[in-house]
Amino acid sequence: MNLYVGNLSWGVDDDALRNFFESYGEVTEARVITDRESGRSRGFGFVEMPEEAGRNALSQGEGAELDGRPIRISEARPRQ
DNA sequence: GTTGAGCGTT
Repeated sequence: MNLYVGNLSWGVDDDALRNFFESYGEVTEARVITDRESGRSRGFGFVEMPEEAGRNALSQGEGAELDGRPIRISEARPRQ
């Protein structure tokens, strides 16, 4: 299951994102989208995980706090 | 040393 994660703090990176979602199950891939030039976080990311873990994260992680911010979680739209 | 809705470099 592929998840969109928004409202991230600027300080959250791939590892922080992975760590957070691992509390809901196995994380296949966790990636914070960064600006190509500046390298700074764009404040959102994507997390890939098994089906059940994903449903878990969706229901329990939505609105949960990460680095002081309530994150948004929804199923990712297919990438073009 | 800045920002605040959004759907991504393979």
